[in-house]
Amino acid sequence: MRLSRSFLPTFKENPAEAQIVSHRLMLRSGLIRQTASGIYAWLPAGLRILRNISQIVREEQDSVGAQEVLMPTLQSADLWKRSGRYDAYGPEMLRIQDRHKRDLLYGPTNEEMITDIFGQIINSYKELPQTLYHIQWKFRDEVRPRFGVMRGREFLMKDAYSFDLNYEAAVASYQRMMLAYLRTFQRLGVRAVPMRADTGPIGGELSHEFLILAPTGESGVFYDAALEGQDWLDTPVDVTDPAALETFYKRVTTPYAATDEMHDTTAWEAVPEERRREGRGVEVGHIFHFGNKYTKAMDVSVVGADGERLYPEMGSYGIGVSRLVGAIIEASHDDNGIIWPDAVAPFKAVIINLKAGDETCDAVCEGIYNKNTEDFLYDDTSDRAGTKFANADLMGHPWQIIVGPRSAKEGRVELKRRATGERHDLTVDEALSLVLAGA
RNA sequence: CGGGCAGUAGCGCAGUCUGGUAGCGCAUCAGUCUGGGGGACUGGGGGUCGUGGGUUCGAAUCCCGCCUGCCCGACCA
Repeated sequence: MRLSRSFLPTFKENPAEAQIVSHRLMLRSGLIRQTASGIYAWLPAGLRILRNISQIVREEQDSVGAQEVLMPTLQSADLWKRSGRYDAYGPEMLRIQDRHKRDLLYGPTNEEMITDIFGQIINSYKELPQTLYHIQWKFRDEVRPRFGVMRGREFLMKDAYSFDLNYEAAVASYQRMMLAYLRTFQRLGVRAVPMRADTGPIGGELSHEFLILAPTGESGVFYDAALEGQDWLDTPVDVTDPAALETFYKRVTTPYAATDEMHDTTAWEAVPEERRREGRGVEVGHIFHFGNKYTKAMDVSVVGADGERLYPEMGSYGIGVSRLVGAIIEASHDDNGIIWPDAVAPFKAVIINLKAGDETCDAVCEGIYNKNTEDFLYDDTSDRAGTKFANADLMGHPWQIIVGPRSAKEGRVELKRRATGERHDLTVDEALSLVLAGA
């Protein structure tokens, strides 16, 4: 993308409406525009980030056997009356009527709908297990939206739903999803720690929240440093083998980790002092086993081996995709702007032409740009160097390929890594191979 | 939903108390000089002052209603 032709409005000053750093940076770097309280339009660069995150989420869901569907945003109230949640949900649910005065709602979640669809299609125990997911916009009419996309009313979420024949199989589904989540967050370039969460009225132990560590997080977190630095992408787990899953699960859940809500002082003090980590975190994922609550309420069953009716055991698994954009920024920025992890950055690199109009600079820049017009942002504007640097830092591109008139004559460029500030004087080819290699 | 604050140019703000031709900085447009960390100078364009009503010779300014947004709290992925 050529910056001179882009729809990428950046600002030097902070909009007054934004208080927290991620909200400010998202507005200033031209990712979003607010259109109503808690509702945002995503501009081109913001949309790229959303897509990058979605794609990683998708790949990791697929890799543990979940299948993608796409359910609608609008749902019939009848569905929710069947589960009893239409009355129970309260004013956070946005209720709508169509022209025939039929009650509809903008979905805040999809347990009812997926259970209904599942029930229409699956009849036999032989067809289990099934895990389905979709990435779709949701709406919760929060009393007080704030913090930009971190606490919006409309938000993009991945939600998955597992259906199993019995509790043991449901546990395996839950554990598979935990692995997928650890891999997803690792690929996104952030540390998200799973923490035991409150299971509410259903009880049981199978509920975990995933929190990204960031000083501005809404929850206090306590965890054992043993959870740091584990490479889940490099940890092979046979997701079809319950024993292997159980071993993996023990490894993740044995070290202490809890939010302030679930904090257990006694257990905490059993953690060796040098391994105790305290901080704040933003919840970006939640996995939950809830048994046959919905299959029973909605009378969705399958036929078992002996011809009896069985109510499948369900779990649901959410990742706040749009919230992650804000959360990643909270965890990864400095005074100059955003520092995008490579995997989510809207552009792999920005090419900074320090003297647009200079024959050599233009030629070198064009040469680089043409190698990858899709993933490079080319700053071909006639702004001054300082403006371009400030803008590049603000937008947080992982790499800056700086092309100045002196070095361009020798076919050399300067390559700056946003995260570290390191700069290297390299040939065009050397710079390109570093940038295109990824990190 | 309780408490507080604010709507004036794309963004940040002054002007409102004490009514009298709507301003500043950034951005933008034209030009000159500049040219490696948001540069300088000259000239220009851009505003139903959130909205409806009222008071007044005259309202951004005073009065009343409404809408929208922000902050703190309770709530929440």
